[in-house]
Amino acid sequence: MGSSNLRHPQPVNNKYIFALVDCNNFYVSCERVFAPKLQGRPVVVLSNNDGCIIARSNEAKALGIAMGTPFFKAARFLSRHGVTVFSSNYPLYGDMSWRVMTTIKKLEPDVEVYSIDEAFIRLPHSAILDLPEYGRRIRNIVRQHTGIPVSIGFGPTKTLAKIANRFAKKEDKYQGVCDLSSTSAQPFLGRCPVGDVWGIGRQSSDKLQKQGITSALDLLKRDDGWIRRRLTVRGLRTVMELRGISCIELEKAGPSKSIASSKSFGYQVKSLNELREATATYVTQAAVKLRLQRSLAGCLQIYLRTNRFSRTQPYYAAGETIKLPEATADTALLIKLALQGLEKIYRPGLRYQKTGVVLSRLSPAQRRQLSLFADPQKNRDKLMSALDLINARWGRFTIQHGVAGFAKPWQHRQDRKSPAYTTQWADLPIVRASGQL
DNA sequence: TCTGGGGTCCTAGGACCC
DNA sequence: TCTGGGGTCCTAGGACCC
Repeated sequence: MGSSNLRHPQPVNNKYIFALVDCNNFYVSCERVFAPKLQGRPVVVLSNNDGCIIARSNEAKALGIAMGTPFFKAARFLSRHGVTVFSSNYPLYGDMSWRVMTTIKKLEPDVEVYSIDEAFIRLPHSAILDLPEYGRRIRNIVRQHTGIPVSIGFGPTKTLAKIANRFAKKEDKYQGVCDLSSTSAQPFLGRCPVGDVWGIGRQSSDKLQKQGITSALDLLKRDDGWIRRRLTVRGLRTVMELRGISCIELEKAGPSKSIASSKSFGYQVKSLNELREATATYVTQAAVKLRLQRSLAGCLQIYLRTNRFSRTQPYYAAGETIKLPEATADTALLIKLALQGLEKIYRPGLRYQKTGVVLSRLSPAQRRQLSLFADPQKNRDKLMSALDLINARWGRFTIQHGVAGFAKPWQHRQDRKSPAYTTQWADLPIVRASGQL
């Protein structure tokens, strides 16, 4: 009884208004900053291995191109309609994101960077008289400083700010800013499909549709017990938020709780040796991130899978979880354990599509728990620092463990990648004066 | 031929203990 | 022949997010 009460969502407070700042078609917008002639033209950006379409300009959306469409299925359609296609360029998007977030943080103190292209802002209630005007101001400043267009939604809760943002983006009359904090949100919720609500995904949406719940407004009207039973506490939290009761606080970023690294191969890999190279490569990448956030890993998972869409061979997926005797950030040690795990789950004769590693049970590096018989770690720490320094300066595989391979033929190529305009000197864009100025 | 990658949180159920 | 019940901890898997 007591504990179930504790798990009931608790309203945080209603002293604040939340704003959600969301970059429009973010990856496409990043590409357009450096290719202005693509303004007003259809553009898409592909996922990591040129696999799926993960970002679309408005013009591409208007052509009916769906999010997540496999590229190979859409390639002909895209070229027929003159759609410009980019491989994803994460150094560029990461840097542009940093610029947008820095600009927002200069304007407001309470900012949560929620994802690469979204930030929540928390504003004291009634601190600002004209929210839409304030939203337009933020919009103009971000645009001017970074070249990225954003939309802004205001609401008394994060969930309502999300919905406000959805309208700001979808309906031209709002011109990128929509405020649900001072008016009744109900008419908007009636026009918002339940599956578009933040926290209601595919599964829940299907379940709710079958119960006749199609809009956010329908959901809001159901009683707490009914929702709790079907959607768990998280669903109930969402519904409270729709009702204007804030249950999800602003969160300042801390170190992450797990770090993953994985990628699909460029071709179907059969040999254990290539899998070992890939595994060692991904462990190396994860360990760099681990040290960057000054954490140690207490647990390592390695997994392996064949192509789940294959019609010629059965699907095989397996993983191995390894608890480390003592938390570590030592690449060599992590590689050694990962390769032991890999050999356990490797089955000869199969063609593999993907492998990956996850580091978890992370703890701060300053509070290292030494085991009684451990060797002194100091030299290993220094070695890792030197490694990171060299690779940061000269490129991420300048020095690496031999087992990670050198040619890495199994890696996927990305054929349509734009230059790293803002993070590599060699890729810096060149501007020429035209004389007509 | 070709279908992404990196995260978080919650729950059910098993293991274990008394 | 009889074979409890309740609490806690941990983990795998599911659902969701971008």
